[in-house]
Amino acid sequence: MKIASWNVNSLKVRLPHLQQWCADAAPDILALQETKSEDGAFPLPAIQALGYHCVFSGQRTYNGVAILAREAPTDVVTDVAGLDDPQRRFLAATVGGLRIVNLYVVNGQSVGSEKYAYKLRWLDAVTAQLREELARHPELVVLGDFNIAPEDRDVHDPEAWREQILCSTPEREALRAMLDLGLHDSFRLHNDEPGQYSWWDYRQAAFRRDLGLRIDLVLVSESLKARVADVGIDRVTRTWERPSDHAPAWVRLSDTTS
DNA sequence: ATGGTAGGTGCCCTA
Repeated sequence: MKIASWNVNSLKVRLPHLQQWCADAAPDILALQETKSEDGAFPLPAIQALGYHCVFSGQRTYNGVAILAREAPTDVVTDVAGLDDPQRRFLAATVGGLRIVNLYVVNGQSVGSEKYAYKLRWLDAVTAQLREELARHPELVVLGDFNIAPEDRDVHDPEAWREQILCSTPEREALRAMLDLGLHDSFRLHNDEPGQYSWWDYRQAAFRRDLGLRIDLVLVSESLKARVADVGIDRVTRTWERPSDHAPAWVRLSDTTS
């Protein structure tokens, strides 16, 4: 069971990349962020042609999330309780006994801005909702573009990024509060190395110089932790023509033995 | 050095 997250930065532009990566990597479940596609314009036939069921929650121009899965997703939730929020950043569904929550966390622009305050409010509300999800579904996967680098080893230049957006202490504490529900950053269960990035800015030739951050995460609940057999970030997609600025992050779960 | 590039939109906004 391979589960992946990828911020595609426009599904319309990145459809060929999605087709290629799905052929290469064969994920069973794939969470997409920044589809930038209204639901009425979602390219469902192209997704189905890849062999996936799909649920999605989108809007014009910004945001937008989707879950692709070999099995049909059920019990879909698109809204965060307690937030009257038109921004389409949250999508939960059950797939073959696993509860999947796809997050496109608010970027926050800069520390202290109004968007930053919204980011922290949004994370608070989502964490409260995840507490409920976890109570109902012990086998929980929370994945997506978190727009937070968990630790300094996830940042190419920690001093330059110190207390900057994506790295500030309040953001990291908000992520910690989410992990404290009983979730684990699956990548760090199998890889202790620094320099393992999932996002490189389009500007300043950041990818060529490997000026990246690891902000795309796959969190697994306690009851799934022992099944995490392998993890990875497929940075090769960032070398492709007209790439997303994010690479897919994935986890492979061993089969249940019952 | 407060830039740069990319996507979607429409004469800027967000990342």
